[in-house]
Amino acid sequence: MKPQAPHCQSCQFKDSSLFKQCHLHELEELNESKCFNSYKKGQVIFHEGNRPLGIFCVYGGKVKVSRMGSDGKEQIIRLAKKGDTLGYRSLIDNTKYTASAIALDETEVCFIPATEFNKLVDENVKVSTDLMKMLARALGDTQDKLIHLAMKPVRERLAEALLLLKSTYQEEGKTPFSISISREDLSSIVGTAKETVIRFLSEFKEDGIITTHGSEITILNPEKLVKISSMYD
Amino acid sequence: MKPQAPHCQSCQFKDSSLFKQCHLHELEELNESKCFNSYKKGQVIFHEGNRPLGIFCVYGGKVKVSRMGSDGKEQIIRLAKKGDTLGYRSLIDNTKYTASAIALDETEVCFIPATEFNKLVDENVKVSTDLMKMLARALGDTQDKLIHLAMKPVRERLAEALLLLKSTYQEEGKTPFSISISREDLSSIVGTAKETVIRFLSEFKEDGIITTHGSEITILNPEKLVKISSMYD
DNA sequence: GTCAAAAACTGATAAAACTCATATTTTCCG
DNA sequence: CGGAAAATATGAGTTTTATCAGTTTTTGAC
Repeated sequence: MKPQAPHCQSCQFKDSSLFKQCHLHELEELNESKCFNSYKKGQVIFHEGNRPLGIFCVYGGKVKVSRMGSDGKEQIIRLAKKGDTLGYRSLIDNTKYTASAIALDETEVCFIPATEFNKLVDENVKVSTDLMKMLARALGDTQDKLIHLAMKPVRERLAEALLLLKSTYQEEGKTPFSISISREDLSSIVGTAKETVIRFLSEFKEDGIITTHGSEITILNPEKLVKISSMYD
Repeated sequence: MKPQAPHCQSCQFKDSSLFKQCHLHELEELNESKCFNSYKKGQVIFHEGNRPLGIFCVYGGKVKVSRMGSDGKEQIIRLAKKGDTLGYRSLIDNTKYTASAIALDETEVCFIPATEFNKLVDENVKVSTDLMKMLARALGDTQDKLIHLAMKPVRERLAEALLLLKSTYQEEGKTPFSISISREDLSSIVGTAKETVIRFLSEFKEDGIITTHGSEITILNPEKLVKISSMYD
């Protein structure tokens, strides 16, 4: 069964997205201009260096936004989940994408063309205000990441990354939290080498904080992760 | 002689600041609500953890925006110069300051109260659009910093930091570029230890890329710094 | 200029993290 | 279900960077 494109007016993120303050007729127009797409694990939603043609609303799945170094090393800047908006920074700044968005799972995304997006932002002050707040929040988050990368050792950053995955992707009530993620991707979040991540994960396993089955990591004791991650805060 | 508070309508940054698209009557109002202040080297303009009460427009001098770790280590997030705007992120996001702004030099700053700032943003779409672009640019810059911190070794980041200082603070035509900056501050930009910075600076000196007299660093060969900083781009 | 404090510098050593090599397990395709 | 490919896991050795201790130079007040 193919995933169906939802109508914007009945989208489950209608009241929590960037467009939560839109009028019905705006949602109607949005719906007509949008374009629904599915991506398999590993597929590229947009690519570093390309010109943005619109924004993306994640309808389902998991997305990493990351930048590739010339040595093939990747750094993940952001993790996105259903309900999140992607690619708006480049569009507003009128620059090429500085990072790529890649599906981590089977992912569904609505594309909204730049013209429609700009029109909405121009015409509805509430949308532009929300967008501004979104940018401000994203800036704060990125500054936090920068600080932590500069000041915390790998062990603490790894604990933090696991908590980020949990807070981002845990479905309500589903405890304990489990996620399937490659050690490579995890190391690209933390900003370290794959082997280093594996070593600290082993340590966390010995301490009963997590268990793993293949690439699946289950967080048994999030409180301990909080303690580790904020050891020197 | 005390520095004089400039009138907003004749401010030298009238046409390049966030308020470049304001009407005369808006500048008039801005001028009446603003508050001019001077800060000596080391003085705090706003402090991490406090609630923002407005925004700051740098009229002259140099400012570092930085965050303090519990271990006393500092990370500099941003360098500001005359014409720059400070403290807007927290105000928009409605959060406490997550970093402090500290004068690196004798610095003059105009404070604009939140009520006045919000009024302007609400009433003038051009101001809010410019503000949005400013946020988008700041987000892009911070993402760049994050990537470089994660992927480049100290030597390259130091070269980059020196180029940042040059591009930020070089007065037109004044070559070669010189700046007085403590090794401590420089290490807080790079995200490394003071001694490590000193060692690489010594190396740069041996290679004839820079010279130093006390805390004054003169960049003799910026091209070489560019090469070093982008060694693996 | 003089002197004390602060900052820059240097060296030795230690710690953290990376790389490379290799073994083991998991995944998944036929 | 079997087997190859991919990913996880572990070990050894190296590099990078941090820390600590000490010396020299610079700075700024008197």
